[in-house]
Amino acid sequence: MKNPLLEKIELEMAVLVRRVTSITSKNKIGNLDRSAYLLLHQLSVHGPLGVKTLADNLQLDTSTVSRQAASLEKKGYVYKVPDHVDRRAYFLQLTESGTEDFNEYKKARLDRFEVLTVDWTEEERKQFGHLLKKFNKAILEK
Amino acid sequence: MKNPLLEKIELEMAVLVRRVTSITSKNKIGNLDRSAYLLLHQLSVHGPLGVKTLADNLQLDTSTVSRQAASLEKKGYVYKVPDHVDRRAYFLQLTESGTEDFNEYKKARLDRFEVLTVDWTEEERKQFGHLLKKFNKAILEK
DNA sequence: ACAATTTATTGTATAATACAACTATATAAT
DNA sequence: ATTATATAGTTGTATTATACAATAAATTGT
Repeated sequence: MKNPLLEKIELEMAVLVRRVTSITSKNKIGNLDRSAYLLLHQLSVHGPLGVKTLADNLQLDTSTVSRQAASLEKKGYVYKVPDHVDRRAYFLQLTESGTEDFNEYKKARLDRFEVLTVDWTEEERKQFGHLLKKFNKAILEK
Repeated sequence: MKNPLLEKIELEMAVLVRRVTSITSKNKIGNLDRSAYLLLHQLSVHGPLGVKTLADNLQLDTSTVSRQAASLEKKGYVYKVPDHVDRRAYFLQLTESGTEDFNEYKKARLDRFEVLTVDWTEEERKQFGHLLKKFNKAILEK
């Protein structure tokens, strides 16, 4: 083992992704699945965005996001607002029911995280959030 | 925001899973994709295991693991060792070439993690590994 | 004005997954 | 001991998330 700290991160990351994927792919609260949730998350955090920007942020193909968006539109969770500056594009805007169901799903996730970290110190929670963010930033930049 | 620390973990976790999934689904080193890697990881860590145990550990359906195992067997990465105690079952044993390609893939992953955390302190790496492990344990138990 | 680029959609293919039905074996109950 | 129930693994079928390629419409650069 050349670098045990890295080995540990690598192993636990592999496990984490498997487990979290497994949880969230089963968890369909209301009409929302994980990928729909992530898309709505983006809109919720950044406000109305186009397919292209979403695809970049989520690191998905535009075609994938386009379909996800169509699906969410059909469910009445988002609607398209034309971009008057660029008439090819539009923005996806959360509807009220989209916001509602998104919040419900988010609440369920938060409750879950609450349970998972119930015996953690505040300092540990803080560190974990901090390091996750730092790691995510690194992935995007490097 | 009721608990900003939890909100942060929740958000960053969502982002993390999306990004890591995106990286690892593109990364096909040799003949290994992410799920095959995770299966071999199990064998590498715990030694020969049956389909059922693997499915439990990976939180997948046995049918899914059965197909993954068949695919790995076809590639010559694992072979089946009959379980003489329970004649329905067998163990999946890593072959030499399986071990080799697994190590190569792992090396590539480690290099990636190395780059991602190059500007981290050793203490941060240590904490990150520690907290990931703790979180994974919680998922399994709670 | 024309060529090159960009946003979004749609057609098509693939891969990972779950669920259900099945076979063969093992364990429990009577 | 016989019978019923449970378990390990496989295979058929369906779904879902995804990517890539081709296309239409609009924009930008020269």
